[in-house]
Amino acid sequence: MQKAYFLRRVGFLYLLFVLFTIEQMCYTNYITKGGGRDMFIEIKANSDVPIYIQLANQLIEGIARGELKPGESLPSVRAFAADLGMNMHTVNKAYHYLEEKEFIQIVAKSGVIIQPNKIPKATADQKQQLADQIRPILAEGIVLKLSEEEMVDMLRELVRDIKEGIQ
Amino acid sequence: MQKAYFLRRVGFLYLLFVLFTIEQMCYTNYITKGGGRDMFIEIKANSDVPIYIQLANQLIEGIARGELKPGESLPSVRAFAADLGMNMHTVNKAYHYLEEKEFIQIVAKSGVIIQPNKIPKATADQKQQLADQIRPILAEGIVLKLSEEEMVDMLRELVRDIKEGIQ
Amino acid sequence: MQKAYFLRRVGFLYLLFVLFTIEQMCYTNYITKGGGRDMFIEIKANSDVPIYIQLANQLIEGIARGELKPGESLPSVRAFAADLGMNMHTVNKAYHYLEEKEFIQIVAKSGVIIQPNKIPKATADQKQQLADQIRPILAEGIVLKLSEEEMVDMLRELVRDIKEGIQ
Amino acid sequence: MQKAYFLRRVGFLYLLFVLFTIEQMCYTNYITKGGGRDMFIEIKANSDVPIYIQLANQLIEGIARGELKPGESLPSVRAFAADLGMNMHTVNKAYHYLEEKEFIQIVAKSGVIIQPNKIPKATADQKQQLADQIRPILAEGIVLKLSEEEMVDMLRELVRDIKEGIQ
DNA sequence: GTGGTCTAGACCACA
DNA sequence: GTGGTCTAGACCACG
Repeated sequence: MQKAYFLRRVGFLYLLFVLFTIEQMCYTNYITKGGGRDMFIEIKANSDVPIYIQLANQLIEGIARGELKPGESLPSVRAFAADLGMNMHTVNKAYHYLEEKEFIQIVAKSGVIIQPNKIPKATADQKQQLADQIRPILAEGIVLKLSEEEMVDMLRELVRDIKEGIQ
Repeated sequence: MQKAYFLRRVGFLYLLFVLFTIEQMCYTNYITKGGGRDMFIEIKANSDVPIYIQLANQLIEGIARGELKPGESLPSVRAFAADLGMNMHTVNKAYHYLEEKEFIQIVAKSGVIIQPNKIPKATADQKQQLADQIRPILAEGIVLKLSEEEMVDMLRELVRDIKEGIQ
Repeated sequence: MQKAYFLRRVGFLYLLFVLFTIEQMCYTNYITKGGGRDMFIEIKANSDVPIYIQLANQLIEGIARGELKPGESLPSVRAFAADLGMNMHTVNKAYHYLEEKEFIQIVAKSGVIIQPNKIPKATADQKQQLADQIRPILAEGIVLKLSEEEMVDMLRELVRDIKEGIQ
Repeated sequence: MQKAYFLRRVGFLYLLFVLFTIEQMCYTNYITKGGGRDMFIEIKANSDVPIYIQLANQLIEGIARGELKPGESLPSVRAFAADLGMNMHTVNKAYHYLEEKEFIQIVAKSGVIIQPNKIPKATADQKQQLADQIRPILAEGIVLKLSEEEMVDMLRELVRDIKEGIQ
C-alpha cells in the first residue's frame, strides 16, 4: 500500500516536472493566420537567444519556405503579441529588426507586410556577415571531429528542413 | 630628392592610417605565445558578440587547425589578460566556457591545458546544438537568394580558412 | 523576325518591371485636374511622412510654382479622395492643414479655393518656424561633411526644381 | 479694495500661466557633462517632434560644432535619462537612432562613444534624403514669398548658429 | 484599429 | 555600472 502510494506520488511529481519543463522550454507554441494556411511559431523561453530574435528567425523561415509570400500582411503588433502571449514591444522589436534587414515593410498606422519588392540577392557584405556567424560554429564542429562532408550533409539537411517546415 | 621625401611622407601617413584603422576595428590584436608558435587573437570591441565568446572562438579555431595541440598549456588567466589588455574575469570566463565544452582542462593553481584526452566525436546532442545555431543563418541565406550549392561552397571555404588560419 | 520578337518581349517585361516598381514605391500616382492644366500628385506609402502632409506638400509646391493660381478651385474632398484612392478624411485633413496656413480657403458647402487674397510675406514667426525645421537637417549635413557652399547649392537646385516641377 | 484684490488675483493667475507655459514649452533644460565643457540640451515637451529625435538632433549639433569630439564618451543611458528627467528607453532610442546613422558607436555593456572613425562624406543617397527633407520647407518658403536669396541667407545664418552653438 | 511614443520598473549578463 | 531585454500600461495621431 505504502509502495503504491509512493509510486502515485512519484508519478504526480514526474507529471509536475514534465509540465514545468515544457513550460520552461517552450512557453508558447501558437498559431498565427498567414494567408490561407496557419503557421506555427515556437518560442523557447529559457533560451539565451532573445525572444524577439527567435520570433524574427521563425518569420524568416516562413519567408524562406515561401509560406509567407511577398505583399502578404503580418498580424498587428498587438494581435500577434496577444496570440503569442508576449508583450507588444517584443513583437515590435522583431518587426523592426526584420525591417532593418528589408525582409518586411512597416507601413505606419496601417500594418506590416512581407517585403513586396523582390528581395535582392545577398551582397558581398551580407555574405560576409553570414560567414562570420557560421565560422565559429564550424570551428567547433571541426574540434568535435566532424568531417567537412558531415557538415555539408548537415547543411543540406537543414536547408531541406527549413524548406519543408520541419522543426 | 623632393620625390623621395614625398614617398616617405606618404608611407608614414599610410602607416598612421593603418594603425588608426586597426585600433578602431579591433581594440586588441595581440600575440600570445602558445607552445612554440605564436598565435593571433583578434577581438572586435564594437561587436555584439561578447568578448569572452570571441576569445573562446579564436582558441577553438586554434585547436581546430591543430595549432594548439592536446596537452599544450595556455597562458595563465592573469598573464593572458595582461597580454590582451582585457579584464581577468573576461579571460576566466572564456576558459570556463571552454572547460564546460571539455575543450580544455583547468587545473587549479597549476594552469590551463588543451584537453589532453582525445576529444570525442560529437554526440547527437552536440550535433543538434550546432544545427540549431546554424539553422537561422541558413534561413536568412535562403531568403537572400543564396542557393544550397552557394552555401555549401561557403561552408567548404570557411572550413579551409579555419584550417589554414586565414582570417 | 526573331529579333523583333525579342525586342517586343523585352519592352513588355520592362513595362511590367516599371509598373511593378511604381506600384511598390508610390501607391498613388494620379492626376488631378486643377484649373486648365493637369498636376501630378505622388504619394509614397512606405514613408514616415503622414499621407496628408505629403498631399499638402505637393499642393504647396503647386502653389509655389504658380501652377495653382489664387482663386482657382481645388477638387471636392470626395472627388479628390476618389481620384487619389485615399480616404476622404485624409484629403480633408490636408485641406484643413493648408487652411490653417492660410494657403487655401475652405468655403462650406461650396468648395475649396486657392487663397485669393495675396498671401502675405512670411512673418518673423513663420520664418522662425521654417528655420527650426531646417536647422536639424543642416546640422546633419554638417556632420556629413557638407560644406556651407554645397548646402547652398543644394538649396538653389531644390528651389529651381520646385519652380520647374521636377520631381 | 475690490480692485486691488482683483489685480492681485490676476497677477497670481498670470504667474501660474507663465509657470505652466514654461513647463509646457521646455520641460527640461539640463546640462550634460561633455569633456571639459558643459553642453545644454533643451527639449520641448509639447513639440510634435518626438523627444528622442529632439535629443538626437541636439547631439548631432554638438557633433557638428565639434563640441562632441570623435571618441568622446556620452553619458550612460540611465545617467543621461536621470539628468534630462526622461525615461531610459527614450535616451536609448535616441542613441540607437544615432548609431543607425553611424554618428555614434554603442559598445554593449561598456558605453557609448562619438564615432571615432572618420564620418565619411555624405553619399548621394544621404544627400538625396536631406534634400527630400528640405524640399517641402523650401516650397512653403516660396509660397510665403521668400526669395531664393533670403532663403540662402537664412541657411548661412543657421549654419553659423549651429557652429557657434547659438540656440 | 494601427503603429509610434513614452513611462515605470524589473532582471540579466557582461566587463 | 553598463547596455540588453522584457513586461505592463498609457496616450496619441493617422487612416
